[in-house]
Amino acid sequence: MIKITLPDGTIKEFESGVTAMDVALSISEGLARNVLSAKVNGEVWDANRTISTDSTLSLLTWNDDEGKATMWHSSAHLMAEALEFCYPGVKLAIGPAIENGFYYDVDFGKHEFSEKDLPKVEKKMIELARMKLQFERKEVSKADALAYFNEKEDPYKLELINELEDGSITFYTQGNFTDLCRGPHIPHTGFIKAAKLLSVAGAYWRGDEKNKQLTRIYGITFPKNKELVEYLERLEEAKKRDHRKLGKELELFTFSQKVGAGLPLWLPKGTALRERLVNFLKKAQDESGYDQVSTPHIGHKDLYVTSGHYEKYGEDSFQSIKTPHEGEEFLLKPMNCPHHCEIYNASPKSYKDLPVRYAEFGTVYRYEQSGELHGLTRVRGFTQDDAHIFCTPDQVEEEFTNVIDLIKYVFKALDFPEYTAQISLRDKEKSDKYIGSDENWEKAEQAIINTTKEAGLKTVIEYGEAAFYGPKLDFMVKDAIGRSWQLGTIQVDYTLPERFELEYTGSDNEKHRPVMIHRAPFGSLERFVAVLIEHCAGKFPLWLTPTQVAILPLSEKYNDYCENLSKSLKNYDIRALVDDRNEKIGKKIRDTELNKTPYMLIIGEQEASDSMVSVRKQGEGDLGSFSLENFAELLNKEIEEQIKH
RNA sequence: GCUGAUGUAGCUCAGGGGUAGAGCACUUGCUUGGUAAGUAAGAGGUCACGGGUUCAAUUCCCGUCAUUAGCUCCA
Repeated sequence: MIKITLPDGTIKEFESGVTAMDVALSISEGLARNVLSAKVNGEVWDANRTISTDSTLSLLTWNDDEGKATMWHSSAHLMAEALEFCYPGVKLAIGPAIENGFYYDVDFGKHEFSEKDLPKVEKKMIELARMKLQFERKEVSKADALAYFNEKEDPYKLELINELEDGSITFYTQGNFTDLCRGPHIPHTGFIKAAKLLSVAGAYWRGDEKNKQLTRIYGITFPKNKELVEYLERLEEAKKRDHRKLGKELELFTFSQKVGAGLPLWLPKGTALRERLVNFLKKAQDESGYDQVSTPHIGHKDLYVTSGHYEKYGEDSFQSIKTPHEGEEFLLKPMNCPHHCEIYNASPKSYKDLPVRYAEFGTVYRYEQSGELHGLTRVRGFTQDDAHIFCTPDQVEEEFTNVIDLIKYVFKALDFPEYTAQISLRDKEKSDKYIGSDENWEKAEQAIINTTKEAGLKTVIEYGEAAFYGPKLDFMVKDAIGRSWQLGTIQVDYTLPERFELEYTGSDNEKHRPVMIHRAPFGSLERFVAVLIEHCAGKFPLWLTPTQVAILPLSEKYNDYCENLSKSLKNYDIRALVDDRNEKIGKKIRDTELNKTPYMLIIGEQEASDSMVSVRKQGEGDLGSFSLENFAELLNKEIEEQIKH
């Protein structure tokens, strides 16, 4: 008999050779129907693999990420089986589960596989799934494994097997399909009730463009058809919210081939929105003791040689601009920090001056590969809401804490209630990727870990994700449809102060080196606006939206009256527009609803004679009659609520 | 940067070796209205750009640029 410890701490005794599925059955049949795999002593196993020693066991279902991964990995095998059936002779490379579904990289040889072929494969998958084919695990010797795939003439699997150690190789078989696989898998294909193949893309074998390009097929499966339908609806929703589409519709920004790829052009409405974001943050920063500074768009090459950026990124940057006669080299500014270091250096500093906080909405230019450009989220010229705090080592934690508070405030005002903090530390194995002393790295990493803990943030630690000059804390926000975006960032830096020989005089009358904190709550205005558009589906918070109120006269007779209303609203700091087109009221309302203006005032004979306004709220409908004063108060209250600390 | 797809009116898209098409938007006329599309007429295009094939190219071929889905990258 062996002892099985369940997650709730209960210990049950079973005969040696019991499976997780048996354990599930002993609890309830309903549970057993949902078990996809199981975690045995911390390792994910097949639910029907035998257990022969005392073990801890937790059963994994669709509700567990690992359960989902098992299901999707098995789905990749199912797709592979379907592909072999539809396209005999295809060569399979790798087929893992990913965050949302799975893919398989396939070599179709001469056949051109396109999206049009997906439904056929999908159909076959469902057909195979219904057969409830068992996944069978088998340990094979390296020689047998090689022989099997030699027979199949699959160079990819052979390459993989050659790198494996004899004795650690397993095959999984379901139906007529056998694959090299570590596992685990779901008990049988019948757990897969719904499948959708989503897209086809090129991918290089082992991600190396020198290798052969394979066809990657992405798909997703679910244990219930309803969940597939919901998933597809979510995809639709994401499409509807795409900031590139909404940005065009709402006239926020555009791009021009003539201006250049990845260089956004902000239209008047978008610019106004940007300005409001900038002013909002400036005000908050002003209250937190920041000083605004302003620096040029180019800087001498030596500046970036000093900072280390040139060495790191020189070749993959826009190339230098030269003066016509002297041949002096300048670079487009890729970062604001070196400039700010020189501002610090402009005058001697005492410990009494610290911390100094230089803030700048600084536009920077970075070369991004053409294939990386994407709407406003990945561009070649963008404006950071940058600031650099220079402080004594003792002040780091407090300053860090203050920055966290500022970022929390920003997220609140922009209605991002859900976010986590990702602590990015260096990968100690790869010290050549980083500059600066071990000791400083250690100090900086500790400071970040301590303050985040104290701030009570939900955190994850990622090794190897640090910037080359220091560790960082990134804020990952969840948007309204559950997607994660990296926005704000705080980075501790002991390196640049050294490179720029920054100093302050301490109370001991000795020279000391300050610590630098880089931080940007939005990250970049471009990216932030993109995320915000997708988060709120173009319905911006009232304080931010381009037009807050649309005034809709019932006929031309009331145009003048409406113009006066608009002016009065301006006195209440409310942005209003009059729709004086020669259209019926129904049309004006429809158009205003569609362009997402939050409030409408409908003005006709009745309103003009009673000096009232008839209010309609976007997406909600008629709110009834208000005096203009009360209406303005209603709006200003809503705004105040949104941006209060 | 690499691979595939795409590029036609301001927008969304149809078309196709020989006068270029729709809906919306726009302009004008009629209509002066009560909470999601009133009506008629009109204007609008070097069919991304450059080469080639052809009697003839917006259509077929090649290249460039851009967009896009991925891959690789990201201070």
